[in-house]
Amino acid sequence: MDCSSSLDISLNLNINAFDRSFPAKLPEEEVKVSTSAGVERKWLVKEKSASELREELNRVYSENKKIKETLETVCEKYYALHHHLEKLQSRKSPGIDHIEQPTKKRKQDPADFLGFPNGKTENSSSNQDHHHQQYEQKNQLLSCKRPITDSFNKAKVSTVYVPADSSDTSLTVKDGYQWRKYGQKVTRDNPSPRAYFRCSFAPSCPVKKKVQRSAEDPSILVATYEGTHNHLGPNASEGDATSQGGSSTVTLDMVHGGQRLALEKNERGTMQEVLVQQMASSLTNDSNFTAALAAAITGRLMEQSRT
DNA sequence: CGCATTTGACCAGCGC
DNA sequence: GCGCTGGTCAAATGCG
Ligand SMILES: [Zn+2]
Repeated sequence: MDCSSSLDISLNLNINAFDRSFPAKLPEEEVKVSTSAGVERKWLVKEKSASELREELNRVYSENKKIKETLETVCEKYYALHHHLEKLQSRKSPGIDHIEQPTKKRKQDPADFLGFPNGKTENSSSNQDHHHQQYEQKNQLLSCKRPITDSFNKAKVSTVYVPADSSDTSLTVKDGYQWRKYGQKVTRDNPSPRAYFRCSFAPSCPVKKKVQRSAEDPSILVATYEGTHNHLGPNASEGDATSQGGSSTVTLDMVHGGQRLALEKNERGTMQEVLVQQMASSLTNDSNFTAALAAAITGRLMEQSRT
C-alpha cells in the first residue's frame, strides 16, 4: 500500500468512493469535492504552497468529517429499517427466522458477559482477516441471589463465528488452545450436535467453550467461549502476554463475507456497533476506500506535522 | 498403560 | 409435580 506516494490518486479515489456511496444526495459536498480535485491538479504541477496545502488538507479533513456523519446517518437508517423488518417478520411468522437466535430460556450464569477470550476487543481489521467474531454482550439480569460470593470469577462469554468446511464433521475450532471434550448434546432447534470443551489446563483454567454448527449455514461453526484463560496461550514463547494466542488464534480467514452473521441484535447500541463493524469491514474490502483512507490519514499527518 | 474421546446417565432450571 | 431442555459427569471405549 503506497500511501504517501499516491496522494493525488487517493484523492481521486476519494471522489469516486464518495460519489458511489452517497449518490445525488449531498450536492454541497460534490461541489467541495470538485474543488479538491482542482487542487489535486495544483499538486501535480508541484506548486508547493504550504498555506494552500494546509487549507486544502483542512478541507479534506472536513470532507472526511462529513462523510463520517453521513455514514452515521446511514447507520441509523439501516438500523431503523432492520428493526422495522424484524418487527414485520416477527409479526408474520413468530416462529421462524431470527437467524439462530439463541432463545435462551435458561438463565445464564449471572456473571458479566464481555469480550473475546483473547482479550482482543478491538476491531480485527488489524489482523487483516476479518473473521466474524461477535461479542455477545447480554444484559446481565442480575437476580438478587448471589450473596457475596467470589466476584472475581467473572465468566466472560463471547461468540465467535468460524467459517469451516461443512464436510468437516469434527466440531473443532482451531484457536490455538488445547481443549478437552467433555460432552456432546443434540439441541432442540439445530440438527447438528453441540460439543462441549474445557481448556486442557483445567481445573486451573476455567475456560469452557461450546461449538455447534450453525443451523442456517452448515459451513459456519459457532463457538461460544466462556471465561478467560489464566495462562499464556499456545505460543507463549513470544512473551507477549497481552495478546494471548496472538496471531494464531482463530485463523479462520474470510471464506465468508458473513454479512448476516451478526444480525441478531436486540439493543440499539450493540446493533449499531455491529453495523459499524460490518460497514467497516465491507469498506476495508474496497481497495478504493482503503486508498482514500490512506490519503486521508497521510493528509492528517501532514497537517499535524506542519502545525 | 496413560490419556483423550465417546456417550448414556444424571442434574438443575424453567414453563406449564 | 411433570416434562423438556441444556449442561455436566463418568464409565466405557479407542488410540498411541
Ligand atoms: Zn486455558
